[in-house]
Amino acid sequence: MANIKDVAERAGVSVATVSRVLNGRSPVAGTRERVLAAVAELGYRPNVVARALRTARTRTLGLVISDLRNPFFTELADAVEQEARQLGYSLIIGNAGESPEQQDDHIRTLLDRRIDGLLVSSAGTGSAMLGEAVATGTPLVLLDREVPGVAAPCVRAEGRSALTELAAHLAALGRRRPAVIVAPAGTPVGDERLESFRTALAAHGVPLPPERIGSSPDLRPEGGRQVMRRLLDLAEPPDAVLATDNLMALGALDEVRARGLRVPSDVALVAFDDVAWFAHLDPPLTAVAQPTRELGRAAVHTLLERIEGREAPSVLLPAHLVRRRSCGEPPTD
Amino acid sequence: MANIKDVAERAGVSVATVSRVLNGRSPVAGTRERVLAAVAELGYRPNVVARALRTARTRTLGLVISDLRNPFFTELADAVEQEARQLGYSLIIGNAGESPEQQDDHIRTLLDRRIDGLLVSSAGTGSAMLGEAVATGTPLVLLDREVPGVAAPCVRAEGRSALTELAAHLAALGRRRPAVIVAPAGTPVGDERLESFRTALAAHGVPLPPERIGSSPDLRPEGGRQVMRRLLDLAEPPDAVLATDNLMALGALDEVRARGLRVPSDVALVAFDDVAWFAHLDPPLTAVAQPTRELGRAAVHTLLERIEGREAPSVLLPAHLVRRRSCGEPPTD
DNA sequence: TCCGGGCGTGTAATCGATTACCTGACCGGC
DNA sequence: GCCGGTCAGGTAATCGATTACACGCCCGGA
Repeated sequence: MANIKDVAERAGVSVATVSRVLNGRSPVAGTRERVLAAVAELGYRPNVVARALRTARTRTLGLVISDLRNPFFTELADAVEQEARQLGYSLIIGNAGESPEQQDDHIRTLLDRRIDGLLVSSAGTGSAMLGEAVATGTPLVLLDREVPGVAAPCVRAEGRSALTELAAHLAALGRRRPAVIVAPAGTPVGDERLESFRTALAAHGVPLPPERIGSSPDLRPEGGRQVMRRLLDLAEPPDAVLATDNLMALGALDEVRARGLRVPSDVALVAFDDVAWFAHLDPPLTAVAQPTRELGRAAVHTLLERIEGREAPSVLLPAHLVRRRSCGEPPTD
Repeated sequence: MANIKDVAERAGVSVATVSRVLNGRSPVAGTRERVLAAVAELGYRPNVVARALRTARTRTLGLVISDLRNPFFTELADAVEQEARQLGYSLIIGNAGESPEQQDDHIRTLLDRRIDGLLVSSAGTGSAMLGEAVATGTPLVLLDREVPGVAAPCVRAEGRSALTELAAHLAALGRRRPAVIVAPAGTPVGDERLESFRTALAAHGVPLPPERIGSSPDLRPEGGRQVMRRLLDLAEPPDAVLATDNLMALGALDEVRARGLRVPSDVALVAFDDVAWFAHLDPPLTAVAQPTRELGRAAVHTLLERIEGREAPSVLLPAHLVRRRSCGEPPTD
C-alpha cells in the first residue's frame, strides 16, 4: 500500500506538503492539485495507525456492553455505533455476557488500544477495571447502569413517568394485585424501577406487598420464569406482573402459558424495554419503552464532551409506556 | 501513561532489553526481574498503536455484518467475537443494516485501520469495496453469504439435509400444499434454500408450484407479512409455509393471526435460523437451526489461515431441523 | 597467553504520519 | 537599492515500540 512518501515523490514535493494538503492547511493551487492527482493515481489512504501514534488520538471509542444478545442492548449498541460513525469515530464493541471478568478483560484490551473514550454498561455491580480506566485518564461514560463509586457521568432512562402512567392504566383496568419481577439484587436500575412503581401504585391506593416482589437470579428468561412460578403459586396470585427486563418477561410468559393460563385474561404482563419482538408476540406486549436511539446519541455526545476536556453532566431521558394488549385493552392505534 | 523508556530508566537498562523481556527473548534472570519489577511499579502496558505501526500487525479483525438487529446475525457476531478474543484478536464490528453503501463505508474504515483480516456477511449483491479489499491484499473471508465475483473463501451453513428432513416431516403430517417465502431476488442463499426444498419435496411427490413461491421485498417482518398475505389469498392457500429468514417468519405469523387463523391447525410455519425467541412464541416455532457458534469459530479460523498466508477452503456446515409445535407435532423433548 | 565463540545488552534505524522551525523567493515601501 | 514581511514549502524531530547489528565480556581450548 502506498504511503505518504510515495505520494510526495510522485507529486515532486515533500511529505510535509502532502500532509498539509490532506489536512487542509496552506499549499497553493498548483501544488495542491499535483498532490491530489498523485493521491488519486496511487489510491493513497493515510495510515491511521501512524497518525494515531503521532497525534495520540485514535478516533476510536470503546463500548463494553453487558449482554449483546439481549435485544435491548443490541439496539443500544447499534444506536451508539451509528452516532459514533456519524461523528467520525470507529467503535470497538466488547460483549461482557453479564460477566464482570469478561468485562474487565475487554476494558483492559480497550485501554491498551488507547481508545479515545470508553462507554460501559456495566455487568454485575461494577468491576476493578472501571477504576483503572478512570485512573489512566481515559474519558469514561456509564451507559444504562450506574456504578457506585465510579466518578463518571451516566446516561440512562428513568421510568418514573412511564410507571406512573402504567399504574393508572392498571388501576383503570381494575387490576388490584400487581407483582414485580426485579433484576438480581444489587442492580441499581432494578431497585429504582421497583420504587417508582410502588410509589405510583400507592397513589391509586394499591399496595405492593413483599411477597409479590420476586428477585430473579439472572437477567434471562429462565430466571423470570422461576419467579413467575413462585408468584402464581401464591394463595392470592397477582393479576398483573411487571418484569423489569425484556428477557425475564419472556420467561414469565412461558410459565403462564405452561399452566394453561392466558394473558391478559388471567394475568396482565408488562415488560421493561420495548424490543421489536414484543409487537409480534401473542398477545402483543405492553411495555415501558426506553428511548434507545436517543440514549445512544446522548452517550456518544457526553463522551465527546469529556474527550474534549469539558465537564459533562449525567443524562436522564424519560421512558414512555407503549400500550398493547397484554393488560386487556385494545391498542390505541 | 508510562512508556517503555520510563520502564527502561527505572530498571536501569535499555529499551531494547525491556522489549526483549516482555516478548520472551534473551535476558538473564537478574535483569529480567528488575524489568518486571519496574513494569509492575509503573503499571506499564505496551502501546498497541506503536507496536502495530512497527510490526505492521494490528491484531485486530474487522467484521461487517449485514444486519446486527437481526438476531441471527447478533448471535453470529457474538460467536465471532468470542472466538477472536480467545485467539488474542480484537474485533471491530460494523453494522451495514442491509445497505451496500454503509457496508462500503465500513470496509473503507476498516482497511484504513489496517486490520489484519476482514469478515463480511455482505448486504445486497455485494459491493465495490469488497474488490478493493482483495486488491489491497487484506485477507478476506465471506460469512453466511457468497458474493459472485469475489475471490474469497465463504463460511456458511447448507440446508439440504435439514430441508430433506423437513420435507419428510411435513409429508408425514399430511401437508400437501407447501409454500416458501424467499429472500429478495438475487440473494444466493435464498435461491439455494428454495431449490433444496423443492428437490426434497419432490422426493415425496409433493410439488412446489410457482404461485406458492413468494419473494419478499426485504428481510424484515413487513416483507414476510406481505408475501403471506398473498399466499393466504390464493384460491388454494398453502397448508405449510417455510420462511427463509427468521424476521420474515415473524411477519408471516402476524398475518396468520390477524386473519384469525391458527398455527399449526390452519397453516404450519417453519423458519430458517433458530433464534432464541422462537422457543417463546406461541406456538414455539419449528426451525432450521444454523450452527451459529461453529460458523463463527470456523470463520475466524479460516481467516487466520489466510492471514498466515496459507490457502483456506470454503466451509459448509450442516444445519439441522429443530422440531417444535408449529407444524402440528408435539416437541420431541 | 591469545584467540574464538557465545551470550547479554546497548545503539540506532525503522514503521508512517504530523508539525515546529527554518529557508528562500518575492514584493512593497522608503 | 536595501530591508522587512509574507508565505510556500522543505528539513528533521517526534510519537513508542521492535529488531538488526555491534560491542564487550567471559570462558574454554590450544
